[in-house]
Amino acid sequence: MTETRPEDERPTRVAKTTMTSFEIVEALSERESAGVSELAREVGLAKGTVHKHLSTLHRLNYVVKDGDSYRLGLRFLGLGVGVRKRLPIYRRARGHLEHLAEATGEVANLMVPEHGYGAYVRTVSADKGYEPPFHEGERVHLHATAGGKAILAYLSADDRERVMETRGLPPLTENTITDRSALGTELQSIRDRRAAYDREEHTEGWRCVAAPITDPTDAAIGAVSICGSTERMTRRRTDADIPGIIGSAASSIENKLFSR
Amino acid sequence: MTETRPEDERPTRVAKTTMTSFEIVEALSERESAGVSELAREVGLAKGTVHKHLSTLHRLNYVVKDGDSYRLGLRFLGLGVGVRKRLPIYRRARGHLEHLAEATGEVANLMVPEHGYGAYVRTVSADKGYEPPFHEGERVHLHATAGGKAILAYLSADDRERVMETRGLPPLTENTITDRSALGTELQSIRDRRAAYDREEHTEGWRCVAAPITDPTDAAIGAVSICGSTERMTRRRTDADIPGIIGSAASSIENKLFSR
DNA sequence: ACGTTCGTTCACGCTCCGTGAACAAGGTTT
DNA sequence: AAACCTTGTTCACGGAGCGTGAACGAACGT
Repeated sequence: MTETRPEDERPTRVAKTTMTSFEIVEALSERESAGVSELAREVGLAKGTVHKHLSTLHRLNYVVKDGDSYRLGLRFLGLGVGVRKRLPIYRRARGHLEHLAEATGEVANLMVPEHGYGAYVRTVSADKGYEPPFHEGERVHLHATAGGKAILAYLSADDRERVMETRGLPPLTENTITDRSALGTELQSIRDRRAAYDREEHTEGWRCVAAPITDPTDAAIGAVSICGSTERMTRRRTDADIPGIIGSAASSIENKLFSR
Repeated sequence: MTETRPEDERPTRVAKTTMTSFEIVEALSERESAGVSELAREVGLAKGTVHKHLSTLHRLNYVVKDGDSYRLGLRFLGLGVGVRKRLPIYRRARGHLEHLAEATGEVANLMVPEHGYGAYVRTVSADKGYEPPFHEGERVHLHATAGGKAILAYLSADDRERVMETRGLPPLTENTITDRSALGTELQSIRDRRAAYDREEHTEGWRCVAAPITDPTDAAIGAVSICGSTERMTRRRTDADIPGIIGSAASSIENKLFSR
């Protein structure tokens, strides 16, 4: 993968004001809405300062103001959807995800690596009323999901090393693989079958199967996965049926991206 | 509507650095990717300055760096989808939109007013391969779409006045209503039937029908709309069939939001 | 081999960010 | 009612840090 990573903790080659603005944005993103004082306590700045930042974000239309409380606005959705729309891998995978969700009756996802995490680009649920335990745009640790492990398995050795180093292997459930060498053998077996499994390693009661999407050098650029509740994801389906269809979807996406 | 608006052009109660950061973000959002020099020319700042902002955004993981070129990352999608997920009107309308798209075979949308524009919260297409001429999170002028006009018709008189004042009535096609008084009578007829029409006023070859979603005081909080190409949107459907089903969807959403 | 353009870095000067206090408005407690 | 919170907003001031312009090496195109 060609992505360049942020240098580790440089002193001050950054715009500090911008950092605090985004700190406030992120604090806001964790709640429905909030007032100036609450946010000031949260980020540890003077009320006046936070007020100035919020006014700025409001003026720019990134924040909505309801009387005395502030919340994030939908402009972020516009930015994010625009970003996705321009991603070649998304454009090529879109149709396949609809088909995969339909064919399996479960949830189909496209994930890409970004900044050492896995980012869900698109998730399609066969049952439109159901909401999976994650959402589009969310970032997850690569070692704890099927798609993430598929990506990790097909990264270069030092990219992989660096991800494990900087992001760590935190446990999310009691099944999460947190041991470096155990993960190493798991990744090898993923390469052997070109399929990755998540056996309740991210969320209890939740299982996934994934196939990597690679470039012509066999380096990961993403992954497609099918997820469902433990009861419905029987051995027969996860081991025989699903790997086949996601594998062919993955290679079809690769062809569209790289042929000609 | 309770939304408070940005005060008109105050001197300097804002964080200027944050404004330039977002200027850069917005310049980036208009292209697939870009380099430092190109962006510096675009926003009219020194290369060094732009580089510092990009480094900051990269460090915060909002921008991805591929070698020497920068592009927006998927974190914006995460923020945006999170914002939407918390919107009560979205949660209540979600199921209805799926149903409406299915029942009509066209595109169903939810729009809400924000900062004097209409923001598409969710769009569901019956034909999953088809992409409508707008995307989720996008903002449009209220006077030029069915959903927007439905919202405009059910705003308080001075909110409506202020929107027309600050956002104007720019022509988007040759059918766009750009005359204040013509728009006034159009809005009255919308109130008469509780349904709004877009007859290629936003995009040529594209027609919509919308119904307002109002609070108990009959003020607009959003709108549902059905859109399709001119050929398929026959008179019979737009005048008889569609208004009925979107009207009942709208009142069902209102009930879920406000009863008890 | 030259010229151009690129991204990145740095010292400096002046802008402007962050602070803390003060204010009015609205709520709650006494 | 009166005293006491807490809220959002404003402001003058001092010092941090933003923006500039120049300089650097690297990568291309000529």
